Amino acid sequence: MSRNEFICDCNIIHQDIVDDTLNKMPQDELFFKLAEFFKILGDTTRTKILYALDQNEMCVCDIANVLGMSKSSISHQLGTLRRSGIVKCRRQGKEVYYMLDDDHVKQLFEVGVAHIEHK
Amino acid sequence: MSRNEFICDCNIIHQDIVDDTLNKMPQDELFFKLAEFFKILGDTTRTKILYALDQNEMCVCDIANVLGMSKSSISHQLGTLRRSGIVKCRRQGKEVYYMLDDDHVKQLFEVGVAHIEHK
DNA sequence: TTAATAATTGAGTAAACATTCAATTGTTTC
DNA sequence: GAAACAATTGAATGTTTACTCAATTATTAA
Repeated sequence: MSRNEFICDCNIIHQDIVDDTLNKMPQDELFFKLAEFFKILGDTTRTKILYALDQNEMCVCDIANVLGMSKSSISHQLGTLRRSGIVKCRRQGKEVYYMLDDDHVKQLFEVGVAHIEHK
Repeated sequence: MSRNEFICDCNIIHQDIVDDTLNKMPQDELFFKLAEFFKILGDTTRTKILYALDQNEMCVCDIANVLGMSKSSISHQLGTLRRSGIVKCRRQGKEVYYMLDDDHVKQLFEVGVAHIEHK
């Protein structure tokens, strides 16, 4: 009994296409990482933070004021962005300054905007 | 009393930077749409579906077999992808064939993979 | 070393969402 | 028209997650 009969409540309709596609699929791990990366960009607050940091390096308080949100929620989000290697920071006295740490974010934004505008 | 005092539990540290950044920020709607688009890509099942459809146009059952998932969950996800204009479909007899409907997805995947590999 | 302030962190809460299950729709063929 | 089958849909469920609030850490200055 093939794997497919367990999974799908129908006969395979195009075994050749299914096999060909399966052969071309990368490992699960790649999809997992890819989705995780896009998930990070898939939040309004984080897109705003990233866009803002693309304009100016800023401390947490500055960012909170730009977005009109609490310092705490911004800090939580910056932690998420830092952990995924999209922003980095440096401490200077009492303040911590954040900046982009990923060349790809700008490109992704541009393609994303192109998608939005061409629909 | 300025807007900022309501929002942030600290004095603004760099009013000039905050103002400059605020001037450069696009409207909220853009960030909302951008985040919504990335959110669609931010799910392992959907990234797999999109990658698979980039290899071959397929019916729901084929996709379910490629991913090893139920027809129902795939159909739900295809609905999501269709509603956001990323895939389109055509019915042929009892089957419905899905295909990509967005030139940008491929580009985004490439940039995303580049991000993953260069970290 | 104490007060002040920027930032982080953890727990709690409400909202969003992916999948399952069951029922229904749409199409073909007998 | 009835049976068979691909696909869709809606409700229910469990998980994820963004933000709030309160407490804590880190740094500076008095």
